[in-house]
Amino acid sequence: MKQKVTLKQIAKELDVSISTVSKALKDSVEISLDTRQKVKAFAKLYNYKPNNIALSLKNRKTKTIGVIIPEIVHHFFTTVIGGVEKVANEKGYNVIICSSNNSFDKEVINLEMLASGSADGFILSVAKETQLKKDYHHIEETMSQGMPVVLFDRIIDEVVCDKVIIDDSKGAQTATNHLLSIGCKKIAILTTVDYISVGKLRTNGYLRALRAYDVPEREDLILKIEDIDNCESEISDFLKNKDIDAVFAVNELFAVTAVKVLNNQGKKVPDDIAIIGFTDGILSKHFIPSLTTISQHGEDMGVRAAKLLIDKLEGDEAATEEYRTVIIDTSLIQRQSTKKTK
Amino acid sequence: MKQKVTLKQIAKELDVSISTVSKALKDSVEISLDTRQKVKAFAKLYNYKPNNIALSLKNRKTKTIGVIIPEIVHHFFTTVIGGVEKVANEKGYNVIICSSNNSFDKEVINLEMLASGSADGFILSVAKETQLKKDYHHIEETMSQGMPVVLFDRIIDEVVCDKVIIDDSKGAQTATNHLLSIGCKKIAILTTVDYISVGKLRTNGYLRALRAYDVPEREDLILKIEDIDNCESEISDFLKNKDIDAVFAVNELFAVTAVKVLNNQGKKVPDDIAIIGFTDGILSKHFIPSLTTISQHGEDMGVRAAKLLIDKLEGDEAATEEYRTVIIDTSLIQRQSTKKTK
DNA sequence: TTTCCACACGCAAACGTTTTCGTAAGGTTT
DNA sequence: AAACCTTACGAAAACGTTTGCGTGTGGAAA
Repeated sequence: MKQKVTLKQIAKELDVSISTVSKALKDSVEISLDTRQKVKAFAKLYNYKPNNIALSLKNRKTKTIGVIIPEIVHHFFTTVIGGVEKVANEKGYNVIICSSNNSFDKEVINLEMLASGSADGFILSVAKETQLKKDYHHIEETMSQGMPVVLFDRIIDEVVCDKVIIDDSKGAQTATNHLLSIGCKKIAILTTVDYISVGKLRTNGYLRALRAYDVPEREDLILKIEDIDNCESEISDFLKNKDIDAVFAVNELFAVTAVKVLNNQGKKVPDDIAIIGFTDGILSKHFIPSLTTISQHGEDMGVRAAKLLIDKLEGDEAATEEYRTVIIDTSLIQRQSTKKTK
Repeated sequence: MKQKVTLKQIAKELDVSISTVSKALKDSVEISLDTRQKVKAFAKLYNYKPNNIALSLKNRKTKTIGVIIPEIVHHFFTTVIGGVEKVANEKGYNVIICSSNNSFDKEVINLEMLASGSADGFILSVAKETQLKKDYHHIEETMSQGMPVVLFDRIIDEVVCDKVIIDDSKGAQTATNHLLSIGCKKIAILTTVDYISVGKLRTNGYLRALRAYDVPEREDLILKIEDIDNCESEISDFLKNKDIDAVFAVNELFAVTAVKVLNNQGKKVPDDIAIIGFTDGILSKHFIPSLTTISQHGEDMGVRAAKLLIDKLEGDEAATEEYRTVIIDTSLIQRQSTKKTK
């Protein structure tokens, strides 16, 4: 089991100095053609690869982007990562992904760990717990040490940095408008508790749309779900015998669960009740009926976030000082769950 | 924007040597209590964190595990990662995730990049292209340089290393047996082309099960799909007017597509035709009807793979020499798509 | 023959740590 | 007063690179 070969070893074998080897491999004119070829042949033979760690230490940059997301088993976040990777690879950056598992502590640990040498900058969507706790010291500390941070999706208003978001409120409004436009009047919403920033924004969009259409908002048509994993019974109770003609669900899970529950209660989607979701994931696409939804364009978000970050990292001083917020357009994807039937 | 503080800076400020600072922070008895406290206070104040890069260089280990998977937007792989992270974090390892996007070249690049200093060992599931190309030099090279590799799920028989797999063939047999046991006789299979190792194994399991039940195998009931993204028309043509009472799909997508196609053709699942899938992902769980399937226990796979790798990394010489293959049990998850109706 | 200039290469510092070893100062023994 | 031992700290090497600068050798010009 041969070890990784270093410049020093090559130098010793060839009886030249380390610097000669280094320069030869870089085709420096300082070194004779003869030596250059000899060194390069030897390096190829032994499969020499410069040690990134040493390079990072020397250059004081890692050419690595750290991505921290709340959940790794989550379609939307992985699409964002896809976008980040695309841009990063183009620009010669590596991507490290860590999951906070929605835990504040793990978010802090991961960030500090990556910040202490492993990455040059960060793209991050904050954990649920962090949003609840409103403790952002780790993020601000990271930034104050000169490492740029780009927040996406679940962002924090109080932290001043680059951000990539969708207009959740507008997206929700679009969704609700769509329901209204096909003739629905009694629209229920399945949403999250308010401390989840995107949930709250989507609720607001729903309310705005209603107001714009002069539809009275009714508290009894709003369900704020805390325990996402056990939402079925909650949704079932909520929907039972309710006089409604449409449901807006702020995520895929709520949407498919609603369909399931309604089926069990003898209602047909979309004939009896229209359903619209949020996030264009696998479920929405393949479900029967396929679900009309609001696409967040996750990959685009990743692309934009990565670009913002790399701009900062390689930035001339001009770009370094200002912070930008990119708003990605959402779009309505019409599918079967909101067929116009009235 | 203050920069990251180093030992050298602390030393200068406090007018002591670098080694004194280092020792003081480690509570070495060599240093007077007085100095120790002074140094620690100062370090806390300036939020000193040792630079991981420097540590990695010095210790010649990174305490990082590299994970390379074919697709990041894929439920099964992300569950495996979940398992890896669990173990890794317990043992003080960081996890770096890279996606090969099923491209051989990107797999090579990622592996070489991580191998040149960023990770101590690897957990990897090979890209489709790699399986097709049968070029494993990058993996063997990595291992020959002393970095352990654990292969999982999409493994390579020819490469000698630790492996974590499920018994795909047995799982498929279980699935097929289940269909047979509820009275199905004419069972079609939707599978992949043979160069995908797991696809081939599952096809074999299906055939074995048929033979064990003395059911004649029929070529016209086997569909090997190459282009996964456009499988719907292919499946539709294949299933049209076919006299069958069950379908075994080797992945979730094929399974839900089959249900969809059958619905369109006026057949009901499970009443007219039973369907069983493979992989217990979001789709299977939430689909209507919910899909009976074979669970691969992805998280377990990740856990086992991580343990194998860490054993090798921290191993006494004994463990270092032998290679183990862990086979994770699959289990049948019965849901609505194979309700016993006959 | 002396002076000069390419040429081809080596030295050493630097990145931030840890750790082994050396050593000055001061106190305690004889 | 000489010898010795603690105590408390510093110097330096090492990990693997890159790079500016110094330098020895040889040949060409004067």
